[in-house]
Amino acid sequence: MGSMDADDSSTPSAVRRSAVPTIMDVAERAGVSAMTVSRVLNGGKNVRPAKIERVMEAVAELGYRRNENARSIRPGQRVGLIGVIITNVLNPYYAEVQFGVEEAVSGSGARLLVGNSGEDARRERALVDDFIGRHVDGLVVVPSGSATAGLHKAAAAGIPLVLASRRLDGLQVDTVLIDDVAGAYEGTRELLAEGHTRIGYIGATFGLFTGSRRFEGFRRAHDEEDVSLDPALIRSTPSDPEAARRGTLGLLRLDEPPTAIFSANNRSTVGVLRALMEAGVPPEGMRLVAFDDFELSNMVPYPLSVVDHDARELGRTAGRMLMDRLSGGAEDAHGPARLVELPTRLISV
Amino acid sequence: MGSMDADDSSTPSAVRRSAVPTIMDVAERAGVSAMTVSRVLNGGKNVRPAKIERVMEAVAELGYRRNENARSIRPGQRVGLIGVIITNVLNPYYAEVQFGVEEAVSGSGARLLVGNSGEDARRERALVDDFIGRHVDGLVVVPSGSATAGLHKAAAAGIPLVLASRRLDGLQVDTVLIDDVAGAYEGTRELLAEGHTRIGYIGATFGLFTGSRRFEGFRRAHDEEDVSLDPALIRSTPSDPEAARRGTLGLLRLDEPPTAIFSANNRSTVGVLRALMEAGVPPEGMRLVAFDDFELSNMVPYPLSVVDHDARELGRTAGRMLMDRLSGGAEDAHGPARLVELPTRLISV
DNA sequence: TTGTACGCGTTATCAG
DNA sequence: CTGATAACGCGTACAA
Repeated sequence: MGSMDADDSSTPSAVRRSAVPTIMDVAERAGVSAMTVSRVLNGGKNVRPAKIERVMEAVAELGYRRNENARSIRPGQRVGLIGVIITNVLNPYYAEVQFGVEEAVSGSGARLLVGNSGEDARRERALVDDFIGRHVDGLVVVPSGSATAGLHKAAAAGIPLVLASRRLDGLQVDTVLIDDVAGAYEGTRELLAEGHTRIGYIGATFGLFTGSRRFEGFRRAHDEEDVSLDPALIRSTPSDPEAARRGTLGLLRLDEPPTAIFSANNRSTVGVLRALMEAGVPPEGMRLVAFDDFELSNMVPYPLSVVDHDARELGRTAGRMLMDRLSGGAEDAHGPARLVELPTRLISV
Repeated sequence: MGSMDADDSSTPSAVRRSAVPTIMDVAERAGVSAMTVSRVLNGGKNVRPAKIERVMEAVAELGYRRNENARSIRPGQRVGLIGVIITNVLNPYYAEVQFGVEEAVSGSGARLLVGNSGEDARRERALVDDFIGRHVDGLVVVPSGSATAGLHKAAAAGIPLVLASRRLDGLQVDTVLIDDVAGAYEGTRELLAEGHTRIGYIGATFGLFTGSRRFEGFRRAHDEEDVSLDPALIRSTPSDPEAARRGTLGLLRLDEPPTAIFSANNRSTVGVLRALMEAGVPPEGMRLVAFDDFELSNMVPYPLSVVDHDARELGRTAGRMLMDRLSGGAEDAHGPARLVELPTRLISV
């Protein structure tokens, strides 16, 4: 516990070597007041050029850096921190989102505080709480599951909040989505147009926001073509490769297996492909449509169409919406919630 | 379900003052001093149980959260922030590293401040500077290029620093590496054992730390088998798919093309595969060894061995080394730099 | 143009 | 066991 360094206890501000330099150290070295140093650091307005020079020298010599934390406790000051809560950075989709947010906000010097919720509402809440405690300027969240108390509190606390990829009922905040419904609809329609009537579905069908939306597009396309959905072909699986793999194997074991499979997300697609390889399904034996593009998708030995979209742009948009709230005056900051839906693009075989 | 309870029926202070509650607000509401509240929040040692109760109630009612920034300006207090600087989170390898660090440090409540340097030393330095200004408790950095002044300053400022994936000459700090040399050596040896004597190399051969190490393993295996390296087969390319693709096409156009290709990292591998598909090389037309495993590697239509390793464990180890420095007494914190090299595992065809 | 006084939210110290 | 006091590093308001 008491592992204090060898340090004199009450030295006002006389000589403190090993510690990080403060604004006072710079002031003393430059022969000015702390206030003048502060002014220089904030643009040097109304400071004599000669003193600016002296201050800058002292800053360089001491390697002084403003203490952002001390700075942020003053009223009206921003921390320059954006909290980003994604479900799992190991999923390339969310890595793209994180990167996009950083692209959007780093221009104004803001940094990212990142946390993975792992689809766990409890962990998400802990992260939100923690981020609020660090007084982040704003939050970009891919909400896990349904509306959490944590997010409500954040919104109530007046912290600008942008939801990415998923919307939450009962939480009126800026939201950026992929147009899941239209994307799934188009992909499914292509299969139907080719004459497929028994199309397997692998992925979430409810619960998960994007899953239910994508299933909705899948269903709508069937409805429109008057093709009935065979429940045996719908494998409602969690978004992980293993579940998708098992679901796909189940489909292949059916008396009347599907002639095509719609995979609802990039995790499912990995599982679908593993199952097909494992079962030795020949290239002409299965037609595929996958939501979410992935590297090497053109290496897949089956005829594959991809519902592509720009996850990075999703993150960028979320970041921009946040910066809008922050830069705008107090009026803008409390404007009505906006909803942006980014388009998908069908990349056919 | 349809929770419209976002209003202020339960939080009267939210109506009067939209500002976040402070420790004083809690103190007043609980009828105690700010000091007692602070004590309760830090473990409740030496506080009468009845008061603990009252304080906790007030905290809950007000939705109070300690201001971590204000807290951190007190001497001897940790911020609970670990700065992580990777080159590019879009590369799954670094996403794994980031995730691993989070796994290792989140147990003690620390959060991640993340920045992508994009292999740009200037940007890396800006991030380091910024993170130091935020008084992070420690840094995990995948250094881009050679030793930057920023990192030296961080080390000098006494901020625990762990390098991940790459070492830096002249910077004696804790470092975690993949055993690149041994991994590349083993992979190459497998090819040589199969009788391949003309093996193409795609990836960095110098400059990039991991690249030069992997090339070293590649070279060493050749030396040992007395197989000479044909310079025409060595394509020193930056670590991106496009460069690797062009390099591979160049190899294929040779009068005497290689019978096998060693790809030095996951980015290169993508380019190699694209080139092979594009050039219509048949499955039996090329033998491959790829450093870094990737999803769907078993879907590759060419005989492929993979030099696998655990990037997540790399991140975890880096995070743990950092926590060691932080938790250890002042003696431990200044102990000699440690070097850990994680093993690779050859996954053969 | 420059400096002084004060307060931001929290906690160590020390007196009671 | 509890609370008053004084910092921590910085920036606003005001004074000079």
